[in-house]
Amino acid sequence: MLTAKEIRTSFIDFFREKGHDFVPSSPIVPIGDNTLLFANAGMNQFKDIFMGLTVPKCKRAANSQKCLRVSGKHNDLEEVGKDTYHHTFFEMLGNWSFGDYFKAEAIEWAWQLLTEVWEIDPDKLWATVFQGSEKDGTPRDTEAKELWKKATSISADRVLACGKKDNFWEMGATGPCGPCSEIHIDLGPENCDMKNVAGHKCAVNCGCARFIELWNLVFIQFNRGENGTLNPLSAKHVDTGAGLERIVAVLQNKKSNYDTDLFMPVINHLSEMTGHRYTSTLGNKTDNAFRVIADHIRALTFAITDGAVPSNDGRGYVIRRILRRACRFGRELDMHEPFLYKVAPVVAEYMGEAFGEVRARIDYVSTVIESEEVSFNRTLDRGIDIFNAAAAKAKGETIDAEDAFQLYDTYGFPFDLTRLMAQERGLKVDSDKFNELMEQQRQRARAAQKTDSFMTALTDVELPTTEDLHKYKADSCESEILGFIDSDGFKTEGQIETGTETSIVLDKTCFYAESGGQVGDCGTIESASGKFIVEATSKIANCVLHQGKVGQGSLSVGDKAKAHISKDRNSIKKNHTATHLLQWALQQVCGEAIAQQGSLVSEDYLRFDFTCPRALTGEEAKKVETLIKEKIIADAPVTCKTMQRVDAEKLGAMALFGEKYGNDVRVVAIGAASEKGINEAFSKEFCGGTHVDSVGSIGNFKIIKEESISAGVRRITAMTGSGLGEYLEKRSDIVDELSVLLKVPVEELPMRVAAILKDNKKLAKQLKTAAKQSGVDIMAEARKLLDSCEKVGNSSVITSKLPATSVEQARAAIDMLKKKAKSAAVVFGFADDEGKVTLISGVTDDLIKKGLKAGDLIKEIAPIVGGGGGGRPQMAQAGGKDPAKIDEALKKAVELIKEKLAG
RNA sequence: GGGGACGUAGCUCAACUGGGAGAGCGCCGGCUUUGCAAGCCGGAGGUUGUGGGUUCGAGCCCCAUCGUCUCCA
Repeated sequence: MLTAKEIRTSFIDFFREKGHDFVPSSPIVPIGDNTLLFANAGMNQFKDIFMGLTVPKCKRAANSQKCLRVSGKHNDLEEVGKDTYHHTFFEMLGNWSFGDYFKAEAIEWAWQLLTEVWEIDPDKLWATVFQGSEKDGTPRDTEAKELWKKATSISADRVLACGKKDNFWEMGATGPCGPCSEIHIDLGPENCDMKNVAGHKCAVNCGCARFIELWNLVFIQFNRGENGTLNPLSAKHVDTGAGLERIVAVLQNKKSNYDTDLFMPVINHLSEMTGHRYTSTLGNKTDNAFRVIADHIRALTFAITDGAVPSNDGRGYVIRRILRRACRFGRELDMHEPFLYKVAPVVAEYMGEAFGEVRARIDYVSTVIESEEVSFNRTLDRGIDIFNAAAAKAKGETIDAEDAFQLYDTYGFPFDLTRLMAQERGLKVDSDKFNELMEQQRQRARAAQKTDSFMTALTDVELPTTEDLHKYKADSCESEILGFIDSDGFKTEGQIETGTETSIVLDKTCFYAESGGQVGDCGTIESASGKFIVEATSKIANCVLHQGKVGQGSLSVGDKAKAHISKDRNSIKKNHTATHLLQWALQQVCGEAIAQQGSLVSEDYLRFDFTCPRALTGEEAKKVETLIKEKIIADAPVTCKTMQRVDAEKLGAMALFGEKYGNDVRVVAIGAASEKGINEAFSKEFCGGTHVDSVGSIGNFKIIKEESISAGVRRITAMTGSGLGEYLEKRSDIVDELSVLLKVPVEELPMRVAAILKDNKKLAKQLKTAAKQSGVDIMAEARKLLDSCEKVGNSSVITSKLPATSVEQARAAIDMLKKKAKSAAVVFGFADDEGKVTLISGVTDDLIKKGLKAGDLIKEIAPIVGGGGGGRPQMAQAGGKDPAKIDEALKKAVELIKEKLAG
């Protein structure tokens, strides 16, 4: 029996023999493509080619692409576990032709591989071709139909014509598209899982498990325009995809993908860990949990390896959801403590041979998973508390949909858990209302979505390649304007006037387009007739876009122009080289395990994100700085060399995952005086950025900030050169200022400030106690008042204007009087030096019952002193501005009290 | 990108309609006990995330900002 590994290899080898280059799978996290959350098809990394934006480096390619289908059009998350074949993470085997071979070879080779190499019984296979659509004028694919008959041994009655849903592929509403031809396999009647469905008849695309799609061959031959018309593409392409998991299940003769060696190592490990057995049965709760966890842990291991991190939006949120779903199903296997992080290494072990990156980063991946598991357990605990409150409110009937929704929406408590827990208590949950609320939430989010038509306007437009090597050598260069790009697309003729915002395309440029963390350049493009201000520079395929607006005059296509960048390029160079030094130094201090997670290089500062389970200690940070400064003083030379990727890898040059690298890569080496000595360089990185010639010119280096940006990832912000000089100077000025203010030498500042803080605390305390002590007078005064006060029945009515005191003191006096008099109504008024009046009142509980409330009282009399107030029945206070009227207010208070007590 | 919630002592959280910053755990000291676990008494610990505003008065209301949690896309 072939192992999954052998099957993967035999696919790639087969197409290698047919003249294909093996192009390794692109990372599952597409960097630099915001239209796509995760790689979800083999063709993702070739999109620019199919859109005609770039010229391919090879004519034929093949690989096994890591894919994740968890969002957007292809969302299988909720399906996983219920059947034998839905997955979030899977591998897509594919072969591609870029304007080279077309339908004939694609069909012939697919058939050959399936029936001859993998020896699948041809009598089990079926093929489909596109039947055409009258509605939108798409022709039927007679060509493919004929080719099936001609190039393969398939019998004619097994070639079916199918509709648009299954057999026509489109990237979007507009853009490249074309008919597909699919190959399905009949696994035999015993595999039908819809026998109980009335009227079900097993057939291709019928939806039952007896017929499954093995391979989809897409023939990209049209471009759909804005008005829906189809135009033949100048270069036709082939894009095929075959799910590895299904192929393996078929070739290993398993009924379920989960029974293959792509999942069983994980399932066996889980079984050992939890003590539960996997019986490969559908509709079984325990088995379902096994499948969900086995699927999800593969997805998590690969996604996190490729740079995704659990978070609360975008990609990170998808990862979080997968992880939490796995945790949640872990509870079905009685796993209540974090456990997934222990399963990830199993995945890394058996998948590591084909995908070395998962093995290399597994420690980091485990750390990230564990901390997320811990935080989810916290979320669940909190959710259970809130659920209990909602359940109590339900009073034995139905839990409010609003409560259930809030539990889910705000506190992340899974709805199915709410339902389950409600059931256990004999409660119902209003699911319909819940779904309604959910839909409203979706609508809100969709309505807020913005569309970006920039890319669709460029479909099937071959943008020119900009020669941009000048960026490494010069600040300016002579060039020619080739065209402009705006929302209408690429224009190769015309003129732009003052104030127009657009992107200029030049034949050659010295501008650096944003890439590899380094910001794009700013500057000017000047022709004889006008001046264009470049505000940002980016790159699509190999074309550099100078974005900005016309500052004065006008510019025309064909004009000779001088491109000139603003002079802060030097600072960018220093910061970029320093970033490389930082990575090197971090590895010296913290070990090889630290890996780059992202970076930003601008003229003002540099930022470097890297994997590290804990914060750097002060000493480690100092050590890193020292190492870098030593290299700066030694003035190590920097050499950049373009070489074959394989050679660079042999050198041990570090590559940042997620960057697109072609066959030729540029290596930046620090510590090598010339290309010959590149081996001796202490830092070697794949990098297309701009760098200083020797590190001495960096001048100085300092870490400004060290922080955590997510679990297991730290961020260092640092400065160099003159920017750092200014930064330090500013700080130094502040220190000088403090020194003058506090009248101590700079060296003594920390001690002095510490002493002041200590003093301040002491004084605050003294003030408090002093107030208490001076308050003795107030207390004595109050006691005297008790003896001489008016009585209404057994109740004392005490009102008085007090000498200046604090609210706290007056309150203490009132408390004392209330206790002593047993039944009393007290109102005090006093003013401070600034003429601010305070009225404060207290009433004992027995009088409150009679309707006399301190709050009401104070509200009535506060306006007399020009203020307002209120409070509780027991105690209330008010402020005012007119000290002269305190007596009047108190007199009024007495009247009110008597009135109430009499009535 | 859009929505919801939260931010108070070292930790977990209270504080009603805007009116007295508190509890439990932990920490320190003392007592009790053969010892431990514990118990009793006392104590320290706060710029209520930050900055504005409204108000006589803001932990609470309003605005901004930072951070955390969470849902949707």
